Amino acid sequence: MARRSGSSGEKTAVALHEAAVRLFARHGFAAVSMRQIAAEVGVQVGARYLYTADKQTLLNDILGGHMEQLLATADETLPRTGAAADRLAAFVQFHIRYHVLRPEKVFISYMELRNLTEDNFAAIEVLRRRYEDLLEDILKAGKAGRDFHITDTRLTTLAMIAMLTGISTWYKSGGRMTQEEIEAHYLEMVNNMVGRPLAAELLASPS
Amino acid sequence: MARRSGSSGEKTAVALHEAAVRLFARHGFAAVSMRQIAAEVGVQVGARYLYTADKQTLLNDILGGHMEQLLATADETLPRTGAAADRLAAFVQFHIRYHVLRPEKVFISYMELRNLTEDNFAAIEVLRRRYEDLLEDILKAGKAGRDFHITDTRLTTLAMIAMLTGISTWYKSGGRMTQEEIEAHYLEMVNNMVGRPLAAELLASPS
DNA sequence: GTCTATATTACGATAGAC
DNA sequence: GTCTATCGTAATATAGAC
Repeated sequence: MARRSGSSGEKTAVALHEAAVRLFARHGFAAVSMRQIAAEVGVQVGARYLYTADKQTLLNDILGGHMEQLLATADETLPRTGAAADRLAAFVQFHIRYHVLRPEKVFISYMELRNLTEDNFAAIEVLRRRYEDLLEDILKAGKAGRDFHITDTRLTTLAMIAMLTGISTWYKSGGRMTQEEIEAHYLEMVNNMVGRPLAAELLASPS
Repeated sequence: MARRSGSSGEKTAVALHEAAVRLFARHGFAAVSMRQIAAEVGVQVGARYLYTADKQTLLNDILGGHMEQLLATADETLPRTGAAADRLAAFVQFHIRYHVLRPEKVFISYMELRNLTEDNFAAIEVLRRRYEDLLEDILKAGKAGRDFHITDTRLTTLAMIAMLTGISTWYKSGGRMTQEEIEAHYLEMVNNMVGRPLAAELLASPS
Protein backbone atom coordinates (compact mmCIF):
# COMPACT_ATOMS: atom_id res chain seq x y z
CA MET A 1 0.00 0.00 0.00
CA ALA A 2 3.06 2.16 0.32
CA ARG A 3 3.25 4.56 -2.57
CA ARG A 4 5.38 7.47 -1.55
CA SER A 5 6.82 10.62 -2.98
CA GLY A 6 5.15 13.97 -2.73
CA SER A 7 2.93 13.26 -5.64
CA SER A 8 -0.73 13.83 -6.22
CA GLY A 9 -0.78 10.06 -6.45
CA GLU A 10 -1.22 9.85 -2.71
CA LYS A 11 -4.65 11.42 -2.97
CA THR A 12 -5.54 9.11 -5.82
CA ALA A 13 -4.35 6.08 -3.89
CA VAL A 14 -6.62 6.91 -0.98
CA ALA A 15 -9.53 7.71 -3.25
CA LEU A 16 -9.13 4.45 -5.14
CA HIS A 17 -8.98 2.46 -1.91
CA GLU A 18 -12.13 4.10 -0.57
CA ALA A 19 -13.95 3.70 -3.86
CA ALA A 20 -13.10 0.01 -3.92
CA VAL A 21 -14.42 -0.46 -0.39
CA ARG A 22 -17.62 1.36 -1.22
CA LEU A 23 -18.25 -0.52 -4.46
CA PHE A 24 -17.29 -3.95 -3.12
CA ALA A 25 -19.64 -3.44 -0.19
CA ARG A 26 -22.49 -2.41 -2.44
CA HIS A 27 -22.15 -4.86 -5.33
CA GLY A 28 -19.66 -7.49 -4.25
CA PHE A 29 -16.03 -8.06 -5.24
CA ALA A 30 -16.69 -10.20 -8.30
CA ALA A 31 -19.38 -7.87 -9.62
CA VAL A 32 -17.17 -4.78 -9.57
CA SER A 33 -14.63 -4.16 -12.32
CA MET A 34 -11.34 -2.35 -12.09
CA ARG A 35 -12.82 0.05 -14.63
CA GLN A 36 -15.68 0.97 -12.32
CA ILE A 37 -13.32 1.64 -9.45
CA ALA A 38 -11.18 3.86 -11.63
CA ALA A 39 -14.20 5.68 -13.02
CA GLU A 40 -15.51 6.30 -9.50
CA VAL A 41 -12.52 8.53 -8.77
CA GLY A 42 -12.26 9.93 -12.27
CA VAL A 43 -9.23 8.12 -13.71
CA GLN A 44 -8.87 5.59 -16.47
CA VAL A 45 -8.42 1.87 -15.93
CA GLY A 46 -4.72 1.98 -16.83
CA ALA A 47 -4.05 4.25 -13.88
CA ARG A 48 -5.76 1.85 -11.52
CA TYR A 49 -2.92 -0.62 -12.01
CA LEU A 50 -0.32 1.88 -10.85
CA TYR A 51 -1.56 1.45 -7.30
CA THR A 52 -2.24 -2.24 -6.92
CA ALA A 53 -0.73 -5.09 -8.87
CA ASP A 54 -4.04 -6.83 -9.51
CA LYS A 55 -7.58 -7.20 -8.26
CA GLN A 56 -6.79 -10.00 -5.82
CA THR A 57 -4.10 -7.93 -4.14
CA LEU A 58 -6.56 -5.07 -3.83
CA LEU A 59 -9.03 -7.27 -1.97
CA ASN A 60 -6.35 -8.70 0.24
CA ASP A 61 -5.06 -5.22 1.10
CA ILE A 62 -8.54 -4.12 2.12
CA LEU A 63 -9.28 -7.15 4.27
CA GLY A 64 -5.82 -7.40 5.78
CA GLY A 65 -5.70 -3.69 6.49
CA HIS A 66 -9.06 -3.84 8.19
CA MET A 67 -8.10 -6.72 10.46
CA GLU A 68 -4.73 -5.19 11.32
CA GLN A 69 -6.35 -1.90 12.24
CA LEU A 70 -9.06 -3.62 14.25
CA LEU A 71 -6.47 -5.52 16.26
CA ALA A 72 -4.24 -2.48 16.74
CA THR A 73 -7.14 -0.34 17.94
CA ALA A 74 -8.39 -3.08 20.22
CA ASP A 75 -4.92 -3.47 21.71
CA GLU A 76 -4.64 0.17 22.60
CA THR A 77 -8.25 0.53 23.76
CA LEU A 78 -9.07 -2.55 25.81
CA PRO A 79 -7.87 -2.92 29.41
CA ARG A 80 -5.84 -6.05 30.03
CA THR A 81 -6.47 -6.16 33.75
CA GLY A 82 -9.35 -5.55 36.10
CA ALA A 83 -12.60 -7.31 36.83
CA ALA A 84 -13.73 -9.67 34.08
CA ALA A 85 -17.15 -8.03 34.02
CA ASP A 86 -15.59 -4.64 33.37
CA ARG A 87 -13.33 -6.00 30.68
CA LEU A 88 -16.32 -7.68 29.05
CA ALA A 89 -18.28 -4.43 29.10
CA ALA A 90 -15.33 -2.64 27.54
CA PHE A 91 -15.09 -5.23 24.80
CA VAL A 92 -18.78 -5.01 23.97
CA GLN A 93 -18.67 -1.24 23.78
CA PHE A 94 -15.51 -1.28 21.69
CA HIS A 95 -16.78 -3.90 19.28
CA ILE A 96 -20.10 -2.18 18.67
CA ARG A 97 -18.59 1.27 18.19
CA TYR A 98 -15.80 0.08 15.94
CA HIS A 99 -18.08 -1.95 13.72
CA VAL A 100 -20.94 0.53 13.52
CA LEU A 101 -18.50 3.19 12.33
CA ARG A 102 -17.17 1.01 9.50
CA PRO A 103 -20.11 -0.95 8.17
CA GLU A 104 -18.67 -1.33 4.69
CA LYS A 105 -15.33 -2.77 5.72
CA VAL A 106 -17.02 -5.05 8.21
CA PHE A 107 -19.38 -6.27 5.54
CA ILE A 108 -16.63 -6.92 3.02
CA SER A 109 -14.40 -8.59 5.57
CA TYR A 110 -17.08 -11.15 6.20
CA MET A 111 -18.59 -11.55 2.74
CA GLU A 112 -15.54 -11.61 0.53
CA LEU A 113 -13.40 -14.11 2.38
CA ARG A 114 -14.19 -16.74 -0.22
CA ASN A 115 -12.80 -14.54 -2.99
CA LEU A 116 -9.36 -14.55 -1.42
CA THR A 117 -6.75 -16.98 -2.66
CA GLU A 118 -5.99 -19.83 -0.31
CA ASP A 119 -2.84 -18.22 1.07
CA ASN A 120 -4.42 -14.83 1.59
CA PHE A 121 -7.41 -16.45 3.27
CA ALA A 122 -5.23 -18.36 5.70
CA ALA A 123 -3.43 -15.18 6.76
CA ILE A 124 -6.70 -13.34 7.37
CA GLU A 125 -8.05 -16.25 9.40
CA VAL A 126 -5.09 -16.01 11.75
CA LEU A 127 -5.91 -12.37 12.44
CA ARG A 128 -9.59 -13.14 12.88
CA ARG A 129 -8.80 -15.84 15.39
CA ARG A 130 -6.53 -13.49 17.26
CA TYR A 131 -9.39 -11.03 17.63
CA GLU A 132 -11.79 -13.72 18.82
CA ASP A 133 -9.23 -14.75 21.41
CA LEU A 134 -9.33 -11.27 22.93
CA LEU A 135 -12.91 -11.98 23.92
CA GLU A 136 -12.36 -15.60 24.83
CA ASP A 137 -9.56 -14.63 27.21
CA ILE A 138 -11.97 -12.36 29.06
CA LEU A 139 -14.56 -15.12 29.27
CA LYS A 140 -11.96 -17.58 30.53
CA ALA A 141 -10.85 -15.14 33.23
CA GLY A 142 -14.45 -14.58 34.31
CA LYS A 143 -15.12 -18.27 34.37
CA ALA A 144 -11.99 -19.01 36.38
CA GLY A 145 -12.94 -16.33 38.90
CA ARG A 146 -16.50 -17.66 39.09
CA ASP A 147 -17.87 -14.31 37.96
CA PHE A 148 -19.25 -15.87 34.78
CA HIS A 149 -21.20 -19.08 34.49
CA ILE A 150 -20.25 -20.42 31.09
CA THR A 151 -20.29 -23.97 29.85
CA ASP A 152 -17.97 -23.50 26.88
CA THR A 153 -15.94 -20.33 26.41
CA ARG A 154 -15.21 -20.94 22.74
CA LEU A 155 -18.83 -21.43 21.78
CA THR A 156 -19.89 -18.43 23.83
CA THR A 157 -17.22 -16.36 22.12
CA LEU A 158 -18.50 -17.25 18.68
CA ALA A 159 -22.11 -16.67 19.71
CA MET A 160 -21.36 -13.24 21.15
CA ILE A 161 -19.33 -12.06 18.22
CA ALA A 162 -21.99 -13.19 15.74
CA MET A 163 -24.63 -11.43 17.80
CA LEU A 164 -22.66 -8.19 18.12
CA THR A 165 -21.46 -8.06 14.54
CA GLY A 166 -25.02 -8.61 13.37
CA ILE A 167 -25.80 -5.07 14.50
CA SER A 168 -24.03 -3.65 11.49
CA THR A 169 -26.43 -5.46 9.14
CA TRP A 170 -29.35 -3.31 10.27
CA TYR A 171 -27.94 -0.31 12.12
CA LYS A 172 -28.60 3.10 10.63
CA SER A 173 -27.77 6.26 12.54
CA GLY A 174 -30.90 8.20 13.26
CA GLY A 175 -32.90 5.00 13.67
CA ARG A 176 -35.37 4.01 16.36
CA MET A 177 -32.68 3.70 19.05
CA THR A 178 -29.58 5.76 19.72
CA GLN A 179 -26.22 4.06 19.58
CA GLU A 180 -25.97 4.40 23.38
CA GLU A 181 -29.29 2.63 23.86
CA ILE A 182 -28.21 -0.14 21.56
CA GLU A 183 -24.92 -0.53 23.41
CA ALA A 184 -26.73 -0.66 26.75
CA HIS A 185 -29.17 -3.25 25.53
CA TYR A 186 -26.56 -5.51 24.00
CA LEU A 187 -24.44 -5.23 27.12
CA GLU A 188 -27.45 -6.36 29.11
CA MET A 189 -27.89 -9.38 26.82
CA VAL A 190 -24.20 -10.21 27.01
CA ASN A 191 -24.26 -10.04 30.80
CA ASN A 192 -27.25 -12.33 30.79
CA MET A 193 -25.39 -14.76 28.56
CA VAL A 194 -22.57 -15.11 31.07
CA GLY A 195 -24.99 -15.68 33.92
CA ARG A 196 -24.91 -12.21 35.39
CA PRO A 197 -28.47 -11.06 34.75
CA LEU A 198 -28.05 -8.02 36.97
CA ALA A 199 -29.99 -5.56 34.91
CA ALA A 200 -32.76 -8.03 34.22
CA GLU A 201 -33.27 -8.78 37.90
CA LEU A 202 -33.30 -5.13 38.81
CA LEU A 203 -35.82 -4.40 36.11
CA ALA A 204 -37.94 -7.38 37.04
CA SER A 205 -38.26 -6.57 40.74
CA PRO A 206 -37.71 -2.88 41.44
CA SER A 207 -37.79 -2.09 45.15
CA MET B 1 -21.19 -34.78 -13.63
CA ALA B 2 -21.90 -37.82 -15.69
CA ARG B 3 -23.88 -37.35 -18.83
CA ARG B 4 -26.82 -39.68 -19.29
CA SER B 5 -27.86 -40.78 -22.74
CA GLY B 6 -31.64 -40.67 -22.51
CA SER B 7 -31.70 -38.36 -19.52
CA SER B 8 -34.94 -36.63 -18.66
CA GLY B 9 -35.26 -32.93 -18.17
CA GLU B 10 -36.44 -33.33 -14.61
CA LYS B 11 -33.16 -34.84 -13.51
CA THR B 12 -31.25 -32.12 -15.30
CA ALA B 13 -33.40 -29.42 -13.75
CA VAL B 14 -32.65 -30.67 -10.25
CA ALA B 15 -28.99 -31.16 -10.99
CA LEU B 16 -28.68 -27.66 -12.40
CA HIS B 17 -30.39 -26.17 -9.36
CA GLU B 18 -28.13 -28.02 -6.95
CA ALA B 19 -25.02 -27.18 -8.93
CA ALA B 20 -25.96 -23.50 -8.88
CA VAL B 21 -26.44 -23.56 -5.12
CA ARG B 22 -23.12 -25.27 -4.59
CA LEU B 23 -21.18 -22.96 -6.89
CA PHE B 24 -22.84 -19.76 -5.69
CA ALA B 25 -22.08 -20.73 -2.10
CA ARG B 26 -18.46 -21.45 -2.89
CA HIS B 27 -17.57 -18.61 -5.25
CA GLY B 28 -20.42 -16.13 -5.12
CA PHE B 29 -23.18 -15.36 -7.59
CA ALA B 30 -21.30 -12.82 -9.65
CA ALA B 31 -18.20 -14.98 -9.89
CA VAL B 32 -20.02 -18.01 -11.31
CA SER B 33 -20.98 -18.17 -14.97
CA MET B 34 -23.91 -19.94 -16.53
CA ARG B 35 -21.31 -21.94 -18.44
CA GLN B 36 -19.76 -23.23 -15.21
CA ILE B 37 -23.13 -24.29 -13.84
CA ALA B 38 -23.90 -26.15 -17.06
CA ALA B 39 -20.46 -27.77 -17.13
CA GLU B 40 -20.88 -28.93 -13.53
CA VAL B 41 -23.76 -31.18 -14.58
CA GLY B 42 -22.33 -32.07 -17.98
CA VAL B 43 -24.44 -30.02 -20.36
CA GLN B 44 -23.66 -27.10 -22.62
CA VAL B 45 -24.51 -23.52 -21.86
CA GLY B 46 -27.37 -23.48 -24.36
CA ALA B 47 -29.19 -26.15 -22.38
CA ARG B 48 -28.87 -24.14 -19.20
CA TYR B 49 -31.32 -21.58 -20.59
CA LEU B 50 -33.99 -24.21 -21.12
CA TYR B 51 -34.55 -24.31 -17.38
CA THR B 52 -34.34 -20.72 -16.23
CA ALA B 53 -34.95 -17.58 -18.25
CA ASP B 54 -31.84 -15.79 -17.04
CA LYS B 55 -29.28 -15.63 -14.26
CA GLN B 56 -31.22 -13.20 -12.10
CA THR B 57 -34.27 -15.46 -12.16
CA LEU B 58 -32.09 -18.36 -11.13
CA LEU B 59 -30.85 -16.49 -8.06
CA ASN B 60 -34.33 -15.34 -7.17
CA ASP B 61 -35.67 -18.87 -7.48
CA ILE B 62 -33.01 -20.17 -5.12
CA LEU B 63 -33.49 -17.49 -2.48
CA GLY B 64 -37.26 -17.38 -2.74
CA GLY B 65 -37.54 -21.15 -2.67
CA HIS B 66 -35.34 -21.32 0.40
CA MET B 67 -37.37 -18.76 2.34
CA GLU B 68 -40.68 -20.30 1.32
CA GLN B 69 -39.56 -23.73 2.42
CA LEU B 70 -38.14 -22.38 5.68
CA LEU B 71 -41.45 -20.70 6.49
CA ALA B 72 -43.52 -23.71 5.46
CA THR B 73 -41.42 -26.08 7.56
CA ALA B 74 -41.49 -23.73 10.52
CA ASP B 75 -45.26 -23.43 10.27
CA GLU B 76 -45.76 -27.17 10.42
CA THR B 77 -43.09 -27.79 13.05
CA LEU B 78 -43.44 -25.04 15.65
CA PRO B 79 -46.18 -25.11 18.30
CA ARG B 80 -48.38 -22.05 18.32
CA THR B 81 -49.55 -22.46 21.88
CA GLY B 82 -48.07 -23.49 25.21
CA ALA B 83 -45.59 -21.94 27.60
CA ALA B 84 -43.41 -19.27 26.03
CA ALA B 85 -40.29 -20.98 27.34
CA ASP B 86 -41.24 -24.20 25.58
CA ARG B 87 -42.05 -22.41 22.36
CA LEU B 88 -38.71 -20.62 22.55
CA ALA B 89 -36.89 -23.90 23.06
CA ALA B 90 -38.71 -25.37 20.08
CA PHE B 91 -37.75 -22.42 17.91
CA VAL B 92 -34.09 -22.63 18.88
CA GLN B 93 -33.95 -26.32 18.13
CA PHE B 94 -35.79 -25.91 14.84
CA HIS B 95 -33.65 -23.01 13.70
CA ILE B 96 -30.36 -24.74 14.46
CA ARG B 97 -31.35 -28.02 12.86
CA TYR B 98 -32.81 -26.46 9.75
CA HIS B 99 -29.83 -24.20 9.16
CA VAL B 100 -27.13 -26.70 9.98
CA LEU B 101 -28.59 -29.09 7.41
CA ARG B 102 -28.54 -26.47 4.63
CA PRO B 103 -25.41 -24.42 5.11
CA GLU B 104 -25.09 -23.51 1.44
CA LYS B 105 -28.59 -22.16 0.97
CA VAL B 106 -28.36 -20.31 4.27
CA PHE B 107 -25.10 -18.77 3.19
CA ILE B 108 -26.39 -17.69 -0.20
CA SER B 109 -29.63 -16.35 1.21
CA TYR B 110 -27.66 -13.98 3.36
CA MET B 111 -24.76 -13.11 1.08
CA GLU B 112 -26.43 -12.66 -2.26
CA LEU B 113 -29.30 -10.40 -1.28
CA ARG B 114 -27.54 -7.45 -2.85
CA ASN B 115 -27.39 -9.21 -6.20
CA LEU B 116 -31.16 -9.35 -6.42
CA THR B 117 -33.03 -6.74 -8.39
CA GLU B 118 -34.91 -4.21 -6.31
CA ASP B 119 -38.25 -5.94 -6.75
CA ASN B 120 -36.95 -9.40 -6.01
CA PHE B 121 -35.11 -8.10 -2.95
CA ALA B 122 -38.24 -6.50 -1.58
CA ALA B 123 -40.18 -9.74 -1.90
CA ILE B 124 -37.48 -11.72 -0.10
CA GLU B 125 -37.33 -9.18 2.69
CA VAL B 126 -41.02 -9.66 3.35
CA LEU B 127 -40.46 -13.39 3.83
CA ARG B 128 -37.43 -12.77 6.02
CA ARG B 129 -39.38 -10.41 8.23
CA ARG B 130 -42.16 -12.94 8.52
CA TYR B 131 -39.71 -15.51 9.82
CA GLU B 132 -38.23 -13.08 12.32
CA ASP B 133 -41.73 -12.35 13.55
CA LEU B 134 -42.21 -16.00 14.46
CA LEU B 135 -39.52 -15.55 17.08
CA GLU B 136 -40.56 -12.07 18.11
CA ASP B 137 -44.11 -13.25 18.78
CA ILE B 138 -42.74 -15.85 21.19
CA LEU B 139 -40.64 -13.22 22.95
CA LYS B 140 -43.62 -10.89 23.20
CA ALA B 141 -45.76 -13.62 24.70
CA GLY B 142 -43.06 -14.46 27.23
CA LYS B 143 -42.61 -10.83 28.13
CA ALA B 144 -46.34 -10.27 28.53
CA GLY B 145 -46.57 -13.30 30.80
CA ARG B 146 -43.53 -12.14 32.81
CA ASP B 147 -41.68 -15.34 31.99
CA PHE B 148 -39.07 -13.40 30.07
CA HIS B 149 -37.29 -10.25 31.15
CA ILE B 150 -36.63 -8.43 27.93
CA THR B 151 -36.13 -4.74 27.35
CA ASP B 152 -36.80 -4.71 23.60
CA THR B 153 -38.27 -7.71 21.82
CA ARG B 154 -37.25 -6.57 18.33
CA LEU B 155 -33.62 -6.07 19.27
CA THR B 156 -33.53 -9.35 21.13
CA THR B 157 -35.04 -11.09 18.11
CA LEU B 158 -32.34 -9.77 15.80
CA ALA B 159 -29.61 -10.60 18.30
CA MET B 160 -30.82 -14.17 18.75
CA ILE B 161 -31.20 -14.87 15.06
CA ALA B 162 -27.74 -13.49 14.30
CA MET B 163 -26.30 -15.61 17.08
CA LEU B 164 -28.06 -18.79 16.00
CA THR B 165 -27.47 -18.39 12.29
CA GLY B 166 -23.81 -17.80 12.99
CA ILE B 167 -23.50 -21.47 13.84
CA SER B 168 -23.64 -22.40 10.18
CA THR B 169 -20.49 -20.38 9.49
CA TRP B 170 -18.34 -22.74 11.54
CA TYR B 171 -20.33 -25.94 12.09
CA LYS B 172 -18.94 -29.12 10.62
CA SER B 173 -20.43 -32.47 11.48
CA GLY B 174 -17.92 -34.60 13.31
CA GLY B 175 -16.46 -31.56 15.03
CA ARG B 176 -15.57 -31.04 18.66
CA MET B 177 -19.19 -31.02 19.80
CA THR B 178 -22.18 -33.04 18.67
CA GLN B 179 -25.15 -31.24 17.24
CA GLU B 180 -27.12 -32.10 20.37
CA GLU B 181 -24.48 -30.52 22.59
CA ILE B 182 -24.47 -27.43 20.46
CA GLU B 183 -28.24 -27.19 20.62
CA ALA B 184 -28.20 -27.59 24.39
CA HIS B 185 -25.55 -24.95 24.83
CA TYR B 186 -27.24 -22.42 22.59
CA LEU B 187 -30.56 -23.03 24.30
CA GLU B 188 -28.85 -22.29 27.58
CA MET B 189 -27.51 -19.01 26.21
CA VAL B 190 -30.89 -18.10 24.78
CA ASN B 191 -32.57 -18.79 28.09
CA ASN B 192 -30.01 -16.61 29.79
CA MET B 193 -30.72 -13.84 27.31
CA VAL B 194 -34.38 -13.74 28.25
CA GLY B 195 -33.57 -13.64 31.95
CA ARG B 196 -34.19 -17.28 32.73
CA PRO B 197 -30.68 -18.44 33.69
CA LEU B 198 -31.95 -21.74 35.01
CA ALA B 199 -29.19 -23.96 33.78
CA ALA B 200 -26.49 -21.50 34.76
CA GLU B 201 -27.76 -21.26 38.30
CA LEU B 202 -28.04 -25.00 38.67
CA LEU B 203 -24.53 -25.44 37.37
CA ALA B 204 -23.17 -22.67 39.56
CA SER B 205 -24.57 -24.00 42.84
CA PRO B 206 -25.28 -27.71 42.71
CA SER B 207 -26.89 -28.97 45.90
C1' DG C 1 0.98 10.34 -13.08
C1' DT C 2 -2.30 9.52 -16.30
C1' DC C 3 -3.89 8.76 -20.88
C1' DT C 4 -5.29 5.94 -25.07
C1' DA C 5 -5.06 1.76 -27.46
C1' DT C 6 -5.03 -2.98 -27.53
C1' DA C 7 -4.33 -8.20 -26.70
C1' DT C 8 -6.78 -11.84 -24.93
C1' DT C 9 -10.30 -13.99 -22.75
C1' DA C 10 -14.77 -14.61 -21.04
C1' DC C 11 -19.46 -13.32 -20.25
C1' DG C 12 -24.98 -13.65 -20.93
C1' DA C 13 -28.05 -14.84 -24.10
C1' DT C 14 -30.07 -16.59 -28.64
C1' DA C 15 -30.73 -19.33 -33.19
C1' DG C 16 -31.03 -23.27 -35.62
C1' DA C 17 -29.39 -28.16 -36.43
C1' DC C 18 -30.30 -32.88 -34.89
C1' DG D 1 -33.64 -32.23 -24.77
C1' DT D 2 -29.32 -30.93 -26.03
C1' DC D 3 -25.67 -29.42 -29.13
C1' DT D 4 -22.82 -26.15 -31.79
C1' DA D 5 -22.11 -21.69 -33.43
C1' DT D 6 -22.43 -17.03 -32.82
C1' DC D 7 -23.57 -12.00 -31.55
C1' DG D 8 -22.51 -8.15 -28.86
C1' DT D 9 -20.42 -6.71 -24.84
C1' DA D 10 -17.16 -6.27 -21.17
C1' DA D 11 -13.62 -8.20 -18.33
C1' DT D 12 -8.29 -8.11 -16.66
C1' DA D 13 -4.10 -6.59 -17.64
C1' DT D 14 -0.30 -4.39 -20.41
C1' DA D 15 2.35 -1.10 -23.66
C1' DG D 16 3.68 3.06 -25.06
C1' DA D 17 2.56 8.08 -25.83
C1' DC D 18 2.56 12.54 -23.41
